[in-house]
Amino acid sequence: MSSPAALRRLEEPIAAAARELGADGPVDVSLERPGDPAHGDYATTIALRLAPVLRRPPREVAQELATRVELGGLVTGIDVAGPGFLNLTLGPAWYAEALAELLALGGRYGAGSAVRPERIQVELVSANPTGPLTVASARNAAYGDSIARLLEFAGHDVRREYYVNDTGTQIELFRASVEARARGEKPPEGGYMGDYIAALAAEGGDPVERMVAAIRRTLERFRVAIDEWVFQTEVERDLDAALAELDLFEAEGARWLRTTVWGDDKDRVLIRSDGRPTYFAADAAYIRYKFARGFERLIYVLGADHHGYVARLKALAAAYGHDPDAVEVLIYQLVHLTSGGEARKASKRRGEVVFLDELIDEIGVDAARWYLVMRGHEQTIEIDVDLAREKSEKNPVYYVQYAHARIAGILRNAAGAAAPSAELAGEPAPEERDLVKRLAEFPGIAAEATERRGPHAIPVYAVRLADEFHRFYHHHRVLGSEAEPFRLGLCRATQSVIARCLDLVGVAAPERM
RNA sequence: GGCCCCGUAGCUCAGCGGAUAGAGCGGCAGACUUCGAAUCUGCGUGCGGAGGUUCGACUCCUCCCGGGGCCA
Repeated sequence: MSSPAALRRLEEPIAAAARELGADGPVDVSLERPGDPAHGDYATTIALRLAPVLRRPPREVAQELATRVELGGLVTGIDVAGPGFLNLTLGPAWYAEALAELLALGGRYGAGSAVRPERIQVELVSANPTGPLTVASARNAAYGDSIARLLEFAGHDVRREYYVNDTGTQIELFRASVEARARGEKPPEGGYMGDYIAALAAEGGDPVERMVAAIRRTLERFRVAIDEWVFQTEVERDLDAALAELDLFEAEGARWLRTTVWGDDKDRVLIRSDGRPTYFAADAAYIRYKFARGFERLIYVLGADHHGYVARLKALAAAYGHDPDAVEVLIYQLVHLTSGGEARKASKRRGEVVFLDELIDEIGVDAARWYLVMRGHEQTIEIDVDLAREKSEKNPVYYVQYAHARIAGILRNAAGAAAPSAELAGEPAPEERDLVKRLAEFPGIAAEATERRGPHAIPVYAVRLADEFHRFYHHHRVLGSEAEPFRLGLCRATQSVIARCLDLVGVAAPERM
C-alpha cells in the first residue's frame, strides 16, 4: 500500500516478468525516480539485484525483462541502461490514470499504509509541572504529535498521553520555592526562581495544579491534543499490586529487579532500604497500567538525555510478561538555542528560559512546529531565536503555505469554469508530468516517514511539491486554457496533498495569506 | 572508562545500497499591463580520515580524529 495504484500498475507486470525468469517469492521492483531525465521517468534496479540469484549477467536479465514485460499504453519506452538499470518512459495515459486515482481518493490519498492496524499509545512531553513548557519540551511535543498523526493516518488507533510527575523531590522543591516567595523569602537551596514563581505565589492555591493547567493550555495552543493525563500519585496507588507481580530480590537492604537478564546494564532498585519506592518503581506500576488498558504498542518520546531508559523500560515490559519490542522508545536529540550567535542556557530554575509560549509569540505556531520537526530527530538542532523572530517570513513553511493559498485562489476564481478532471486534452507538458510524478511519491513518503518514525520527511517532501507547483504555475495558465479541466485537476490534487502534509506536522493550510 | 547521537556547500540541514550528491538561508545577475512576485530563472566540484564488504558506498562493518549528551 505504500505506492499508489498508478505505480503498482507498473511494478506488478515487471514483478510478473521477473518471476517468469525464475525469481521466487515476492519480488520488490520498487520504482525510483532517476535524477537524470535522460534515464526516463522511473527506473528499477530489479535486474541488478536479480542477477546474482539467477546467475546471469545483469544487463542480460534487464534485456530479457524489457522484452517480456507488458505495460500497454502506460509506457512508451522501456530501456536497459548502465550496468543493468531498467528505465521506463511514461505515456500520457499513465498521467491521466495517476491523477484520476488521486482525485478519486481526495484526502484519503496515501492513507492506510499500516499492514496490521494496532492500538498504539504515544506518551509525549511529560515534563515536570515545575514550570512552563520550554523549547526542549516543544521538540518533544512537535515530534511526538507528528508521530501520532502519521500513525493515525496509516490506520492505527492512537492515543496521546501525558504523564505528570506530581510528586517527588523536585515537586517538593517547587512548592517550597513558591511558598518562600509568597512569604517574601529567598527560595530554598537549588530552588526555582523566575517571574512565573512570583505569579504563582501571588495567585495562591496549589501551584502544581496551576502549572498543569498552564501546560495544558500551551499544548492546546500548540495543537497537541492530549487524550489522557495520568498522574504519578494515581499510578502509585497500585504500587503494591504492581510490585507483587514482579520477581524482586533483596540485596543491601533494598529490593531489586534483575533487569540485566533483559539487557539492562545493571539491576535496578525498586524499594530503597528505608522502604521508600524509587522513581523506577512508579515506572513499573505505570507500564503495567499502560498494558492493562489494552495497548499493543507503547511509544515513549524521550529526549537524548534519557537514552539510558530504553533498556530498563523494555526490561519492565518483559518482566510483566510482554514482548519487549512492544515498547518503543523514540529518542530525539536536544534543541540548542542561540541568540545572535551566543548560546542561551535553558535552565528552568534560574529563570533564563525560553518558554514554548514565548517562541509561539515570536514566530507563531506554524513556523515553530515546522522548524522543530523539519529536521531528523536524531539530529541536534539549533534555533537562532533572533533569526526566527526577525526573519520568520524566510521560513520555508510560508513557501508551502503560499502554494496552498495560491491554489485556493485559483480554485475560487474557477467557480463556474469546467470541473477538475483527469481527462487529458493532449500530451502533458513537462511541468505537468513532473507535478504528477511528485504527487505519486506521496503515499511512499508518508509510509516511510511512519515506519521510520521520521516525520521530517514530510516537510522535506512538501517543499519539493510546492516547488513543483510554483514552477508549473509560472509556465502554464490554468484558467481559460485548453487543458483547463486537467490543470484544475492538478491544482486540486496538489492542494489536497499539501494540506495533508501540513496537517501531518500540525501546521495550518490557509486559504488566504 | 562504558553507552547513545552527530561530522555532507560560507551557514542550517536533506539524502539510510544504485547512474552526474540536493534544498533553504546568505551572495551575485535577471523576470510582474498575465489565474496571488510570500513567486520564478541563472550562477556551487562539498560527503572528517584510513581500511574493509559489494558489480556499485554519503549510505553497511572496523579503527582513528573531532563535536554533543547520558551513566560511572
